[in-house]
Amino acid sequence: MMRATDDLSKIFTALGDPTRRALLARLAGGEVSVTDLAQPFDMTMGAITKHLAILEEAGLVERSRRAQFRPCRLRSDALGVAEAWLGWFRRHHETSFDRLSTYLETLKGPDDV
Amino acid sequence: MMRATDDLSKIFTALGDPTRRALLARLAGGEVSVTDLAQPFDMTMGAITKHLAILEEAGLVERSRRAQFRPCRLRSDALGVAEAWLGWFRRHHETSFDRLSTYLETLKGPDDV
DNA sequence: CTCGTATTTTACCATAAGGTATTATATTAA
DNA sequence: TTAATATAATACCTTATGGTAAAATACGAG
Repeated sequence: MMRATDDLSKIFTALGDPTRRALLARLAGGEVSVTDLAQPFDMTMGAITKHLAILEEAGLVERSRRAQFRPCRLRSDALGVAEAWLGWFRRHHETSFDRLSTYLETLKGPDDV
Repeated sequence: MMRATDDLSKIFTALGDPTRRALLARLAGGEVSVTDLAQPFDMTMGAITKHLAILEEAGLVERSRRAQFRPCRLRSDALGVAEAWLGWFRRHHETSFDRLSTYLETLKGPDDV
């Protein structure tokens, strides 16, 4: 129907699959070829390629070429975007919470509940 | 094909939609009824109900009953799980990065590269 | 050029997601 | 009891996802 999918949505959606998170974890150790990445998983190379495409589209992974290999490496800045949103949200939430506390304090004032 | 979807996947997937993030942001301000939540969006109530179901299934939202309303409120602990994963990942990554730095230091030793 | 290895592409399938519109169910109000 | 409002459930549509299997491409080595 629609798919304008913004960056943040792409990032969170990419993180929403255990295989992809495992791939990322593997990549945290440094550059890895697609075959090596695929090796621990019980699925086709095609499936891994697709997962990598989603990670790449989300900016979480980038690929270069070295001979017949296309080594993948992590791009942690996209992860930073996700963290930043969660951080912003937490602050947002805590602020609201503070506002609520303040409000409740107000209610405790002079003579009302 | 299969949907064993673990908690973390549910949480990240739930966060991977802008409408749902907007709903959460709205809920950061406190309890809101479904109708009030839906009001700013150009979509059916049915659609909002579905989004809420996904948020609830991910543990990001919980609903109570008050008269004919079913007010929604945020459950921030699920968000904490997402933050925790990202934090763990960052540490994991930085550790690897440190290992890499150490390795590069080693190479700078006595007489190589 | 040919072979082998690495990776992508292309159908294809089943299911989930994001929607709509419509119907049903609760619960308050009159 | 009836009407009105708030929400959920159902049936349905379209597109995306996670997979597979098999064919196509890319590149290095003989």
